[in-house]
Amino acid sequence: MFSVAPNASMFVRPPMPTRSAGLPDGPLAFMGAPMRFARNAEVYGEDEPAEYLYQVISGAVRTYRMLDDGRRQVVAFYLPGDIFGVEAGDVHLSSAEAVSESQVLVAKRSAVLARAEREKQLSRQLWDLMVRELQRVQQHSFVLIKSASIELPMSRQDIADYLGLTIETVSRTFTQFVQSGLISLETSRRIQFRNRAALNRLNA
Amino acid sequence: MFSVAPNASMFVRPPMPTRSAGLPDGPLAFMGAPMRFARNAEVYGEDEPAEYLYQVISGAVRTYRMLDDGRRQVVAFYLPGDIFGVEAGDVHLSSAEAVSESQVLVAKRSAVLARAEREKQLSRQLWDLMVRELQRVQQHSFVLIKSASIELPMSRQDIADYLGLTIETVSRTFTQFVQSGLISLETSRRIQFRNRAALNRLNA
DNA sequence: CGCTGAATTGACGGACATCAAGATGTGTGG
DNA sequence: CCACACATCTTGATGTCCGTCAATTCAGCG
Repeated sequence: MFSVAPNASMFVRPPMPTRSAGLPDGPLAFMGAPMRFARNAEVYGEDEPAEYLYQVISGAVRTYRMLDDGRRQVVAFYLPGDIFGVEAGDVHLSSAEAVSESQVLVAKRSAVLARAEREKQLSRQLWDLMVRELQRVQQHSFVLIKSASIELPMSRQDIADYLGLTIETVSRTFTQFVQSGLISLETSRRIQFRNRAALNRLNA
Repeated sequence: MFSVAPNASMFVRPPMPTRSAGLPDGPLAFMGAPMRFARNAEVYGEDEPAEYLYQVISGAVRTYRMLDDGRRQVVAFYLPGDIFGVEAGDVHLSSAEAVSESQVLVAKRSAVLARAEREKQLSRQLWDLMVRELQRVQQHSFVLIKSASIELPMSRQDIADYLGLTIETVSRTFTQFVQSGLISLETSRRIQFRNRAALNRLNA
């Protein structure tokens, strides 16, 4: 697992600070409508016109592309607070699906961009968003959270497609981690960190 | 080589149409000064403040990051006409070096962004640039050119670090291609395509 | 319960890394 | 122009990680 993707790990960003109502802050605030998506429901599809920007309120979203050989490449996971859909030109080059039951704020792209032309600050926020998206895709990794126990929203298959490995290899790696005392698994999705330092040394 | 990076190939974009003076078109036109860089010279370094935007006039540039385990990850190659440096926030998260003797147009980022605030068209161009950069990084691949013979500016080591393989594997793959009649090598850097259709079928 | 999808585990083969030795190319100084 | 030094590239032998195929086990749910 590490010789192929030695700097990719399977961790989660800290939860986003939310405003009172539960709606997240940021460039899309007040500009869109919240929508619900069931597990595995499509948010948008490859080759569809890119008319909206999206922000995860609750749950998790994955973007992915199908490779020529039929494999699925998961490009990124988005967690509450994260904005996605910026990566698109006129049409989406990837598809987006809810990993688990999710709530997503949907804002018209044209409206956001139009307002950005009037408001310098919003324009700057969008640019920063783009930069961060680029860096996220480049690094292809998550940031570690502080808590000792996390619940993964994604399946082994999602993780495998994200790392470009098979579900079996991912599973075996988890097993190894358990055996070497680095983590323990309450359920297959619920991870307890036992030795954070050693895990980080396997380069995050 | 294909099971690890089945959709990455080592090809080159078509040369950019240039204006009379040899200076390239685009959002950076007339906004910067041309500079020369020797082979392997650093254009900018990781962690340096990102004060400039760059456009390749001649030669080739690579961006890369050093991984925690000491390996080098080549993020992208840039050829004449390509603009790079947009991927940066306040500081560069990657380094850039000339692959071969290169001429690069260097423009102050602040000046470009300031002008973009006044000129809607330029702003739009920069946004598109960002989108394309994102998609390029995501796909991590080159576009095939039409000519039957090309000169690679980058070494086997560069290619290996781009694909995440070793120099030996890259070399062996070239050898296999030659033996199966897909290409022939005048020199190690000069490639002749013999069977374009078959090469494309190995999914580009 | 039993059904179904998800996850784990095992056996095996193949692709790629590592280590090592040569071959080829390229630049530099005599 | 040649000779030497050094970098780049190629080739071989061997081990290991990961993918494939297959069989169980586990977890959630009607």
